[in-house]
Amino acid sequence: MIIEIDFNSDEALYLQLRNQIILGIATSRFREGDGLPSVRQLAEDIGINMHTVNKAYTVLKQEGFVRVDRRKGAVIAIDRERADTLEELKKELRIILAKGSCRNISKQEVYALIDEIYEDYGGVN
Amino acid sequence: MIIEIDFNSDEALYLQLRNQIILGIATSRFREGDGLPSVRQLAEDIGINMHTVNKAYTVLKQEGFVRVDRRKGAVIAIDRERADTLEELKKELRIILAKGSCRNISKQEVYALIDEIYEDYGGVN
DNA sequence: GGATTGTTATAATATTTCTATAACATGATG
DNA sequence: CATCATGTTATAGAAATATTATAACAATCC
Repeated sequence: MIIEIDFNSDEALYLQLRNQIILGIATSRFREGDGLPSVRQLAEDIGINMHTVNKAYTVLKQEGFVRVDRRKGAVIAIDRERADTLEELKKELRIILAKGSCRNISKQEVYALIDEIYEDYGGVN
Repeated sequence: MIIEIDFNSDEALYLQLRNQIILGIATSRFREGDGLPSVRQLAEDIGINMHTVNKAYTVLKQEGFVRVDRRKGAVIAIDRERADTLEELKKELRIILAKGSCRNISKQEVYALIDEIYEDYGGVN
């Protein structure tokens, strides 16, 4: 389990955890059906509280990235048919691209970034 | 001043404020040299505390979007030569694109979003 | 001089985040 | 059946962050 937590970051631990796992799914380090470590196990590995991990898993469940069943724990299960995905993505892009645009980041530079990032996502999409 | 604050959002008020202003700059509703409302004025308009607005302005100053001088208040002044802009942008893109990628958003769909967004940014970049 | 500006200080409250224990029902394992 | 590990839930507290409330200050504009 390669999960990096930055205790000096201003980002909440449970969000860092969530993000790492989503990144892990996108980069195929986690695949549909894979089981995540138990909340207690992962908490111990990282050195944080069980509930913090649980919160991350709960968010991932609500966002449709994992299914959690008794005994098996959290299992990667991606809900690929989300209605608001595109609109949500656009909303998030709008603000972070605004920052770039103010600093003269061109559309082509953004394209290049997208390409680099999607390469890590392996697929040919 | 067209600033929309969502009091039901889970996003901090001062961050919503910051984002709206950055968006305003990107979409040319605010231009280099324009003055922002005084902290007291804007606070009253929105119905929040002066310090919350002040915090937003302080963040904008630190991020290089405004200059603040005595008496004039906050003035749009964009530092376009930021070293870490691209790397920072990539880091932010990585996670939100991961979310999209997991839900089968193709690179072409992302391109299309970028195009739509950059159109609002007016320029030909 | 008076009004308005950002700035600073101090404090109180509310919310969020993280931790700490503990108990529970469930299901796998032996 | 007994044991053990699982997520879940409850409760509580600590710590950090966000928001509000007053108040005062120096600078600057009119």
